[in-house]
Amino acid sequence: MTTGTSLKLDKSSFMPLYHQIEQALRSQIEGGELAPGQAISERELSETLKVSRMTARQALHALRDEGLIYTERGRGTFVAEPKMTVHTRQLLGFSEDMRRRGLAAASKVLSFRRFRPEPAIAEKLRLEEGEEAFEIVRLRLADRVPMAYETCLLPARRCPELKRAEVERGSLYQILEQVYGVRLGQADEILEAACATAYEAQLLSIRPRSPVLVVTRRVFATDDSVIEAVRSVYRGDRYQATIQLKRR
Amino acid sequence: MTTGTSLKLDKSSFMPLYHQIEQALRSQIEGGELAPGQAISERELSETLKVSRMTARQALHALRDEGLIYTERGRGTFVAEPKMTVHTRQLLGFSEDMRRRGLAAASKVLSFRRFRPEPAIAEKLRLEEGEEAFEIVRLRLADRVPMAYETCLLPARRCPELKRAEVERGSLYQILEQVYGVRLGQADEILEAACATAYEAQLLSIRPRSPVLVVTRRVFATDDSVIEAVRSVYRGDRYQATIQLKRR
DNA sequence: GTTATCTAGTGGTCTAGTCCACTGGTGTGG
DNA sequence: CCACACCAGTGGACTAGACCACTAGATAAC
Repeated sequence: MTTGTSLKLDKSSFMPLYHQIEQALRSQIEGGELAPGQAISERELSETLKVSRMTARQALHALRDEGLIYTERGRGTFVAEPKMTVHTRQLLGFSEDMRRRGLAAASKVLSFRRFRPEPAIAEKLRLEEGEEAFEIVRLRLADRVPMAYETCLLPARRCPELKRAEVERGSLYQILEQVYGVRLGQADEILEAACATAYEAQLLSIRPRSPVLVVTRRVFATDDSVIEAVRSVYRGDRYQATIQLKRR
Repeated sequence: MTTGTSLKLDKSSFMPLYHQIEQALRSQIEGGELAPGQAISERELSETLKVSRMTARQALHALRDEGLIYTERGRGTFVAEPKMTVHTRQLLGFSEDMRRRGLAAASKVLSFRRFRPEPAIAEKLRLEEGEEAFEIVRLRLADRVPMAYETCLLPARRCPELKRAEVERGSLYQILEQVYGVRLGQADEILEAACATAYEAQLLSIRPRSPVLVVTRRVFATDDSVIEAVRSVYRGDRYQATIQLKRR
């Protein structure tokens, strides 16, 4: 194993060591410098890089969780055969999702409003009595072709000054993070198959009753507060969701 | 925080300490003894249970990865509000998936054969020249109603004596694990929306061209070998997939 | 030639810390 | 009253091991 010899760590960097190792190994694997089946020993990595074994291990476990490597007790750690991990579903905005698929993303804001929501929505967003929310309806395009129709709800308290122009200009998640200091944590999604309504079909340029993948998502901040509830209707002929399953 | 006081560890058990802690905390959270917002400090857990902080931490991180708790640097670790984690997609057989949804699973084997597959399938299963595979076609029922139509392919080398009667009697994953010593590792899935063909619709007791959720899965062992490739067609009106997204 | 035993190397689990960045509450000074 | 400094407590990152279970290859015995 010659991994460590071409791997440089910057111990003064703000980026944690395990993260640097993880990123470097990921690059080597994706760039083909580390081939499937090749061994990456915790102990050797630790010795070569002059880090503790636990630090090396933390990096390797992150890669294992992505499916890039696999570990076998008593045998070692090895680079896995390529899989569909590049598209594995993550908490990404639409633009980034498309970028990873090699598609050019664009969006059209169909409507934007701030309003006092009905109880069901208020509960979904965990709003207090009298709190307001934003509703943003968008048509999502990829390579200039409609891809999804999306209705997004946000608690107004988390982004009180949100403007339609901002949303039209850039990624909502970036605005939340960079302008409003929101820390995105995780999200839950439900995926189901349905038939496009006439309205959805028209927007998506598909025939009425075409199959669509309906994705209902709720996004949480690192403090467990609800940041967003969104319903996306993706064209069945253009969109697939890829996920990775663990055994437990 | 009174978590540790009602939590017993068996240090002579074969089950690792961190796993025992994880399980006990999960029970307490799911049983309501630990309420949303309640704090669970690494240091206090470590002191109370007389384990190292890293051990306590490992348990807490597992729960965090499931979304049961959330951690905030400088503030602490807290029980999260309930989410849809109970149904979060995992590498489970059909029976277990249905059990978790509170449904009674059953299956009908429609066909069972051992055969020499064409190149595309051989490649998908990573078969050597001349190797054989099993093909199992099943109708999956939940509470006696059709739920999914499934075509499963397996490398014969991993379960050479597999019999139709075995598959009819029990879970394939259990057979692989308990009879053939296979260690299931992880799986990749693609989920997409489609319209049921006439044949599928008939089997599933739905109208032709009804929406179906098509799930294409490839299962890997812990040594990264392909164990199974399976295509499942789920009724769109009865089946949803729930997943959890991480930020990265 | 086959089987059993030994050994070196592996990952898994765990200990016992240390130091750093962050948070929120409290106290002090303007 | 407000702003700033301090402090105690938090999780995050990291060190430097130790011991255990498992694997595969080499060696010895039959």
